Amino acid sequence: MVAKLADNSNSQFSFEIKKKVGGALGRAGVIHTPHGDILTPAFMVVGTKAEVKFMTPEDLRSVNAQAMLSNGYHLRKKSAEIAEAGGLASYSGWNGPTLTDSGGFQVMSLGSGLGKVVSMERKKAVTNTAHKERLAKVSDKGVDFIDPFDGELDFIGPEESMEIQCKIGADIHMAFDELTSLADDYDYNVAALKRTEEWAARSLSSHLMHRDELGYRQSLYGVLQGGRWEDLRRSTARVLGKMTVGGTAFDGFGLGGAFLKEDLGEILRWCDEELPEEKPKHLLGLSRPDDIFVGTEMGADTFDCVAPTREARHGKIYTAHGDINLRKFMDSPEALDAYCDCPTCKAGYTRGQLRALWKSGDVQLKQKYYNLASMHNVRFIVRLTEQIRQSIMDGKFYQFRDTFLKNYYG
RNA sequence: GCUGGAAUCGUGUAGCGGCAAUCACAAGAGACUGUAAAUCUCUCGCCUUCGGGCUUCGUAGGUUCGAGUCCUACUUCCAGCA
Repeated sequence: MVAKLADNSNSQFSFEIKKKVGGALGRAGVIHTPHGDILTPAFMVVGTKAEVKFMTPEDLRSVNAQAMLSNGYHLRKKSAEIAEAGGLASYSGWNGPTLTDSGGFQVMSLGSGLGKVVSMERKKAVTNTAHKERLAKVSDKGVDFIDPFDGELDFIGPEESMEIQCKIGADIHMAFDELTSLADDYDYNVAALKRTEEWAARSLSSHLMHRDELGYRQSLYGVLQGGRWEDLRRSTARVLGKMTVGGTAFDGFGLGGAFLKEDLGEILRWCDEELPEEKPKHLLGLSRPDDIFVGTEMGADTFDCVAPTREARHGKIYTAHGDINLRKFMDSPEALDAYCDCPTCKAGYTRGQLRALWKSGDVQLKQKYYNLASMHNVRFIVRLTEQIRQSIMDGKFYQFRDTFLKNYYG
């Protein structure tokens, strides 16, 4: 049985715009959710399986994280258990605002397996693992998945995704979508987009049936795809922006896709010029500082990304003057980042000490490194969004952006 | 002193007649963006116009078309016996 919580009808989802960036689509605002407010722009940490790797809920609070994103596909087998615990916020111990992805990303990552963002200099697709066969196969009905860990077969369509997400019970859900890869051409994107729009309508109506099951109102974002083509991006923004089922529209929008880095700003502008201004928008899966600035300028309110934690585990440490690879700092007495206010830096860890922990053969020391490095990188990106918000409130977005990017990218 | 065994990239190793020579670690370079990712790719004797060239497996000889690989001597180390 699903545990029923007290009625929280007074803690509905809503979004307020507090201040706009002059001459652009960007804004600072507040998203109110049943589990708390999110001051935007905001970075949501990624805890795919209901926990951020090597960070406790206390760690998340200590770096001032505001929200956590988890994944419907990866949590699908635990959804009943999570519902039983009262939903993702209490199940995870985070007890704050949460968002779940639909599994749409896995249509690509387990399907074509190509990289998400590629720069002009490096158009070659990026894969980390050799893919011998596709683990996700798409049809108009939905997607057949082969679980990469246990090989089990699963079918997930929009209805299944909504049922799963509503059991998991995050504050915000994503409509089930198909993320195409950069290798897919225009014709394929036309077909995939038609499917994603049909899935959006099916998501919306299925969501209506389940969204109150845990005792608080769960929200749904429609997800925009359309690759790098202006006609597709603008038309899908108009379609999803106006889409209603039984008088209910999407509560916000997810901006999705795989991008050439150079095209990102323009694509987001096409989308945001067509979408209703008063709804919040989430830029899916990006968190490099330049991407956050572009996203904010073009109207994105929230972001999520695995990069801060994954790159931390891989030895990359973010600093105001660019990222460093810890490999190069054996015995270095330097601070990670001179003026950082994260728990790791405040505790006085040096680059050399962190490198030693990272390279240690002792599993516990290694895990200590993952924790310390993850906290640092997540704090770096969270702090960036806090500073961007402040700069918007102060009317100094562009000055702050230029100064930050000059320091960061040199 | 005698009897066995061993000497190969920074380290530990594979190799038992076709070898610039295995694997691991260390080291170096790169990647990572809604997490199949505490992961992946590349380099790792010297030189290179990236075709290749050169010198290598304790030392010195020898057998062989061809030798880390077989033989002889020497050197060093380890084990056992004295």
